[in-house]
Amino acid sequence: MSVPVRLLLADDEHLIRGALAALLSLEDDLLVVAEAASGPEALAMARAHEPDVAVLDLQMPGADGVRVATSLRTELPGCRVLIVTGHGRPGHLKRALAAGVRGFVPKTVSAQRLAEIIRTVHAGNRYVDPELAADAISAGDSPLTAREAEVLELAADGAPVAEIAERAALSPGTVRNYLSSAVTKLGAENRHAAVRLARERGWV
Amino acid sequence: MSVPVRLLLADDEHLIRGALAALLSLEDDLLVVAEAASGPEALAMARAHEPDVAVLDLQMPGADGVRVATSLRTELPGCRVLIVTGHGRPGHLKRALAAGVRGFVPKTVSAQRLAEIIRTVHAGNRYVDPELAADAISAGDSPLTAREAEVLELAADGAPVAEIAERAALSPGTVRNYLSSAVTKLGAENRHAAVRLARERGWV
DNA sequence: CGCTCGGCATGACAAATGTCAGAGCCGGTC
DNA sequence: GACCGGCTCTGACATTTGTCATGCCGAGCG
Repeated sequence: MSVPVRLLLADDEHLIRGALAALLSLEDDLLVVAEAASGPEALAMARAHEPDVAVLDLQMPGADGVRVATSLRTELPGCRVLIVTGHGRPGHLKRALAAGVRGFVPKTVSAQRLAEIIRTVHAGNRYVDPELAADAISAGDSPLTAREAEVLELAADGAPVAEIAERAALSPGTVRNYLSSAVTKLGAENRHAAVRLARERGWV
Repeated sequence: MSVPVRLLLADDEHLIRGALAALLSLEDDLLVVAEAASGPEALAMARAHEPDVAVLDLQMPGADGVRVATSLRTELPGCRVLIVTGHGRPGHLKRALAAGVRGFVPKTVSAQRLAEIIRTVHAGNRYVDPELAADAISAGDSPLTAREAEVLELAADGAPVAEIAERAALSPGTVRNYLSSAVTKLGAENRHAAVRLARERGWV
């Protein structure tokens, strides 16, 4: 291990990021070369420092971890991405994997464990937290079509049908049909419960 | 500073808790004597170790930081409580202060800053993050009556009126009246938007 | 004591929503 | 070419909501 693994850390919580940087620096084969507090900043830092592994929080202002990962995939193909998250929803894991992310772990792991996982990812292997993987498998795929998901998302903040229709450039009747079918597919009581369910499963 | 400040750290995210413990231990006047990953565990640890300052995450399984603080207030009056939170809602701050919490800070502060704040709190002073305080003041008090808030809370998961009525032991008509008045008071489009608003302001 | 306010309820009406049947268009697949 | 599934729309209907007027009761207050 003569050449250390160069890391980018991105998390909007300064406390966590700083603490993490300090802990990971204790490992002598790991080197934190850049830190960022938002999605765009993470991208800029990655371009500037070209790290070996990017450790990204899933929830960040600007652009979430998965979006950053997508951009990195094309801009810096050599940079492996590891996503760290507080509350992992099954759908997020799926989206992350589709975006070429190499690792996905909850924040409940210890720093020691995280260091090992970073090495695993750097070596070209993948690592997914077993519990999250189990959740993702049991939750299965989203039964929603693209439009249904889109409309459901627009319905998320409690907007009336008319507003959703306008924002989606659809007729109100169509919106109601999509919502109805989404609600049926999810087995929910009404659209709002459906939104909640889809959220929980990471389908929106 | 011959006698160090004895700390209890409680956060369900092992990564953060461990990292924090490591960083705070670097300060030679601070000593982490206990750690916990949940509300009940935090209480048990506090009883066992009687720390000078308890640093609690707001969101924890079992019982949130404010509830733990309430219990500590009576059981260990000498133990100061400092709440740390990811996304601080105005209402939470108010509830926390009412529970006798001495400090309230977002996770965006640096560890250095946190250490200073721990000393401030230990010295018997209070510390509230200026930005959160400003939010709380501008958000003001909840205009909702106890019943309105209760009904709104039951409406949170998208349940129909009939179910809310049953769970609150009220007539459906009354429930609709309360919801209606809550929606009006909050200036929302409908009950679901009202729930969202009330959530954002920490009024539920 | 009378007033006001909050809690609780009913009934009635208008508006929004959920549900269903049908129908045309497109891009795949067998 | 026939068939299927997803996307889009319309129209009609039942149900659920939001809103309002109105009433009763009890607690607190001037």
